[in-house]
Amino acid sequence: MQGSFRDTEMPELAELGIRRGKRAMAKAANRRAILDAARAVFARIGYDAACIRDIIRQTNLASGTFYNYFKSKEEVFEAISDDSVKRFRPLLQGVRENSKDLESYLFGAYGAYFHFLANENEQAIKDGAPHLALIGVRVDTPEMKTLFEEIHGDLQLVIMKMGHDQIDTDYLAAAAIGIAREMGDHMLQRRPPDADHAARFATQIIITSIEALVKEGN
Amino acid sequence: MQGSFRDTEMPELAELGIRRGKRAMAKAANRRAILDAARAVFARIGYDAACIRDIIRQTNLASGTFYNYFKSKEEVFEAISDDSVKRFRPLLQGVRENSKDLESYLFGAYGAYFHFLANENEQAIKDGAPHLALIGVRVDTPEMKTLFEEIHGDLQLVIMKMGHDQIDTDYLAAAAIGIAREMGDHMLQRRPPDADHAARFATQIIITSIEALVKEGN
Amino acid sequence: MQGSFRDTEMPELAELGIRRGKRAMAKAANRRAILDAARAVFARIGYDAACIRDIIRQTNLASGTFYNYFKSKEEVFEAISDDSVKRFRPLLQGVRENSKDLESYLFGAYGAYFHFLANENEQAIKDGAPHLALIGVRVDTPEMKTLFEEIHGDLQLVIMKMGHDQIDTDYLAAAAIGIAREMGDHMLQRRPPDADHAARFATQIIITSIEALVKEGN
Amino acid sequence: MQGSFRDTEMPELAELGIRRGKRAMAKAANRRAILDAARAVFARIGYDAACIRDIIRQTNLASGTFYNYFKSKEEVFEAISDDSVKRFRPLLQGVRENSKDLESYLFGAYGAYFHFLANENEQAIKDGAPHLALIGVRVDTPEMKTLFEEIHGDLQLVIMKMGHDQIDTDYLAAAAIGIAREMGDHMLQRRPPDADHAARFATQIIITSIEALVKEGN
DNA sequence: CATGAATGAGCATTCATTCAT
DNA sequence: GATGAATGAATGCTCATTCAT
Repeated sequence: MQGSFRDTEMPELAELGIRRGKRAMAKAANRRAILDAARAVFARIGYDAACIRDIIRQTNLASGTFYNYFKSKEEVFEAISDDSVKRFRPLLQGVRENSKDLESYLFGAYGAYFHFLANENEQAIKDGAPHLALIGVRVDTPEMKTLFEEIHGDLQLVIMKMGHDQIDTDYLAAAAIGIAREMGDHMLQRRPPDADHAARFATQIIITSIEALVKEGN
Repeated sequence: MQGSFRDTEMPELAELGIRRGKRAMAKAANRRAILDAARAVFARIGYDAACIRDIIRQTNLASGTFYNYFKSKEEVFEAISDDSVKRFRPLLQGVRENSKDLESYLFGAYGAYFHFLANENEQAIKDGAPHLALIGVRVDTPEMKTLFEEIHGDLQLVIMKMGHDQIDTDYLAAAAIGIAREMGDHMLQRRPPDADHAARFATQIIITSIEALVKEGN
Repeated sequence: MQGSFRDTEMPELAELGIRRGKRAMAKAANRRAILDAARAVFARIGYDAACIRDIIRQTNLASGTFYNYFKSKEEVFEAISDDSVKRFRPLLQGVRENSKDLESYLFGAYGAYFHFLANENEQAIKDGAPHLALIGVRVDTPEMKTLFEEIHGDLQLVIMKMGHDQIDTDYLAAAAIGIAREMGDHMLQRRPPDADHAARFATQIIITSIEALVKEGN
Repeated sequence: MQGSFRDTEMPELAELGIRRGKRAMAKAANRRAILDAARAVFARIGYDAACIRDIIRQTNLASGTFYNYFKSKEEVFEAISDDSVKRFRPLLQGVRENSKDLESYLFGAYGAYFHFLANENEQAIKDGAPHLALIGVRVDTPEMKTLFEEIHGDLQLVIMKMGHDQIDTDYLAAAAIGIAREMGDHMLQRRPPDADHAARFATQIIITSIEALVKEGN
């Protein structure tokens, strides 16, 4: 059962110095309760199998209350997804700014992703939830797509700067992302998830591939 | 409208020398009709949005008839998927038997996969069906998983034979498969899909990566 | 509780020499049950207050069954209304053909209408249903509108034949129909309803009005 | 957006010499805002389709506030209707007092009604609102019924004074009112509405009818 | 007295599934 | 074995109403 305002007065918020009326607090708590419930439900039975009632059932709220916060299952999903992307994008931005070369960019980006993935799914992993794949940054939301395009752009830029404009960067980016996705799944199965190792592994693949592709003139 | 026994007596089957009673033929034709309809519906509106009624509507059969052949939407889906896997596996087997080295195996396997993918989705591509991803070998059926394990096993075997037992073959296989999946999606967007180019590209990545990983001792 | 196939095998139909399978009979009986239930519900609580559930509750059928016959409340309503209009229109046609002059047409038409109204609402009157007005020919369906236009046309034609083209036939038809509507309501309150008297009364009004209007040049 | 106390302090009221506290003014303004909003909503989407939320949405007020003024949709509707009747009744009273004979009474009453109808629906007509019929005096509220009875009484009185007690005054009143209703609808469709012409037309019908009915002994 | 979030009953509608024909 | 109408559980969603603030 996800917490809602009914469960908790959330005094911590006040303690944190965040001042708002009870009303506003309740709203925030309820929204959070729905989001958490949705996340849990999606992780347990999958996005498609889940229905709105599954989500509110997981909550102390009434069915109608759902619609005070979201218009549809899609919308909660997007909220979760956006949330993930919103938190991930700055990480990627940091990586971008702090990388001197392709390798440090790749390692930074893969590392950020794998760590993020591990953290994001920590609870779900503990619960043995079988639908990890749907949670967090791993799905095809519009937001997600732009994130992918961002990475694609980064790769393209770096590679062109290196003067290797003959490389099929679209396929290369696809490969890089496919590696992240599939390896991410496998990493989440490991105890504990070895994000750094995975990042080094994936980076290695892309780096050496580029070198080879350059020589071959792909 | 997918053909059913009502539409056609399928004399071709008889002509092909396959002898069965009319009853048996009708059964086979109806099963096929349902499978074809399901494939079309899934491609058009997606697996999750599709309902059994959508499938039978696409058919000349009555709703009750569906249950003489499949118990659920899942089951049809598995049948389609199995079908794909059943047709793909021999190709992979052929590749396995005819490869002398890792490179030829990889190129063969990737090539087989990308070509298969292109053929499999040929009709759907023509129809502009937006849910290609769900068709054929691209989803996580149990059958699919065993296929992946098969590939994983192949890779592991070959790499161990090469004496590189220090490589994290699980991640390597994951990477190889991730590349196939993601590049497959992108390839299907190209007109025409360049399966051979994609195969060469993907093969290149894995081959050079292994060499590098060996040196690094991953 | 309106009869459905569950209640009755409707042997009468067979006795009437109408031969059909049980299935077809059930369909017909169910459709009738829904229509009857709807008519009763509309008469009792009014069209707008009524919901589909009210209708099926009045029936032995399951909720989903409603949708095998009608898509919406509107559709049942139209079916009822069309039914009334379909049965009334021939009466009007008969009147039209058998009238030698305006007076006989008006008396015939009003008489047909008032008698029809009384018969149509006989059951509802007995039940003391307060929403008679919604039943039968008294509401603004498309079908109803065309019926009114038919009457309007008749009046216009007759009046023009009489050479009184200076009369505002639109207002005259409106008046004639308003009289029918309002007097109809009042007639239904009388025990017994005096359709013939009402028809004579209404006819009188229109006839003398026309004469006066002609003189005045309206 | 209908004005509410939030929008305007309505200084005009004060200027008009009507003295009340701010509180009372706010109440009056809010009540008015709800009534205006309701009128607009009913005219736009019809009484039955409208829900309370539609009304308050049209307002700057909060949903709960509605219940400080009205208990239900029905109650607002009655308030609107009563309002119309309250404004119409004095007109009718004036007509009654100033009529010397039946004809002047009828012409006065019809004229008052048709003009009132046109004015009442002026805004709605401009807005192209499709549900004119529901606004103003045209519906069956209790208040409405008493108004009709008033008219019925007037007619009866006048006719009895004329010594024609053999006329079925109930039917005659019904006819007179039916004419008003139906012609009113048609008049509202005309551009511009010709209230005087309509009144003359309707009066003519009733006057001549009475003469004829007297002769016939109805 | 205004506010607006929470409530939960209630509705329309869909759909997998059954079963008499 | 095919049929397709009946079923009723389940779902998304709306909305009148309440009540703490």
